[in-house]
Amino acid sequence: MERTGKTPARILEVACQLFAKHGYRDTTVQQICDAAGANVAAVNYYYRNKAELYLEVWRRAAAVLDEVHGPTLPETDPEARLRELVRSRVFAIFDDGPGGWFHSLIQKEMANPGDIAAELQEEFIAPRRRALADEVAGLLGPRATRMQVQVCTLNVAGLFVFLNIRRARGEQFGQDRPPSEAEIETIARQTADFAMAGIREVRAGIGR
Amino acid sequence: MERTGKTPARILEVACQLFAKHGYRDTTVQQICDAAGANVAAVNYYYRNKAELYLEVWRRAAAVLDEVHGPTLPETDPEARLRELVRSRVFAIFDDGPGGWFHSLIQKEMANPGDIAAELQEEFIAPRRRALADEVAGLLGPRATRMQVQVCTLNVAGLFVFLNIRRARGEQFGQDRPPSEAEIETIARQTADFAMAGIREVRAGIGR
DNA sequence: GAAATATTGAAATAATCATTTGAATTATCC
DNA sequence: GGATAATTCAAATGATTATTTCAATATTTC
Repeated sequence: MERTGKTPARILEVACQLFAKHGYRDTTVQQICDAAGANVAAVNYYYRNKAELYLEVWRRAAAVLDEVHGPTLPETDPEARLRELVRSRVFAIFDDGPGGWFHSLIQKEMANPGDIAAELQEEFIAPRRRALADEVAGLLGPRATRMQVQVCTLNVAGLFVFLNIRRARGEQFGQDRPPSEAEIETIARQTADFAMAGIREVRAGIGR
Repeated sequence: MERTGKTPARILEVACQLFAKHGYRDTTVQQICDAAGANVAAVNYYYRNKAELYLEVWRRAAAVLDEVHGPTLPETDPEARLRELVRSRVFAIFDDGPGGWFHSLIQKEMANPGDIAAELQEEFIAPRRRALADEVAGLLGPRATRMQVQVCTLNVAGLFVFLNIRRARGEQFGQDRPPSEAEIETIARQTADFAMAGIREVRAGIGR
């Protein structure tokens, strides 16, 4: 029975956490309202229905995303930008704090397309993919084919998926405790190394 | 109204396709029975319930998997083995034929853990992950930490995820038609290049 | 071919959830 | 402080879907 804040705010708050943790289908409005200390009818009263609440969660995710990961990519060389991009996503995945939920949300939605309306998928997810694709395209150079860019982009995007999944399951990474800040840094660097080396190799193979 | 084969076989056949295509939750026994030309009661009659049918599908998947991808890794150098592993998975992802369903099944399950009992996740998925981890560990050499091996393994496994997802959605890869055999070969090689380069880079960074 | 058994079918039941309803309560405004 | 509007609540409704039931039909066995 959380009793801080107005009811609609509490509901949205809790909905972000639960949708991110279990996905749309596996989160009931009952659970949300219980956790928010509200009556079931409140969801419909304030948000019309479950689907609209879910969209509201996405709108908040987009806002957080813009704020946290928006314009911060350094304008230096492309490699530094990609490394920073990888690093920031890895850290976001391991973020326990109040800003840590939306990466899980995105991952859940990627895996279960259809939970969210197509136009909002277009609105929220596609721009991120395009941004990544642009970075990758820049690194592959002008002679890369569209297919090469696409596959390479998918490869880079894939690097985060299992980090996210295993993180969400609370699994450890070969240890008996959650990774420390320094270890997350190591994971981030290792993943960035992996990505950059892969891209370079693909670039080297373009002529062939 | 398929009428070839016995009812339980037809049901299992259809269940493999539908579970792989839509996942456990989004496949109804009604759909399965309709597609199999059987009565709803047949699922419960032959397989006890939906969950058991799902497990049966997994048992078949494991059998197919063992048969197709089991002992065929060449005993040559580690790099060739990993390349062959990547190649065979990429081809499996693009396989339209009757053997093409189980990769989608695995992906659906990875994304929605909980559809399948934990012990069977252990039975079916973990061995594959371990096999991949062993290959990666071999390539990283004896000085790699457990965490390095794990993260690297996740990275390699991640390479397949979006290929799988976008493939499942029927999206094209920067073209206006499905990829040809030769193009799949290109995708496979590019992905293998990416993986190997990433692993080498991580290995090179171990001393640091 | 008759009895026993297995399979199929249509309809009933049960469980889970989202959504609605309308009364009860609380807050706001004049 | 009384009228009005907003909010909360418990219970009802409706929709979906897995599961059960039991009678009808087919198959096997002797």
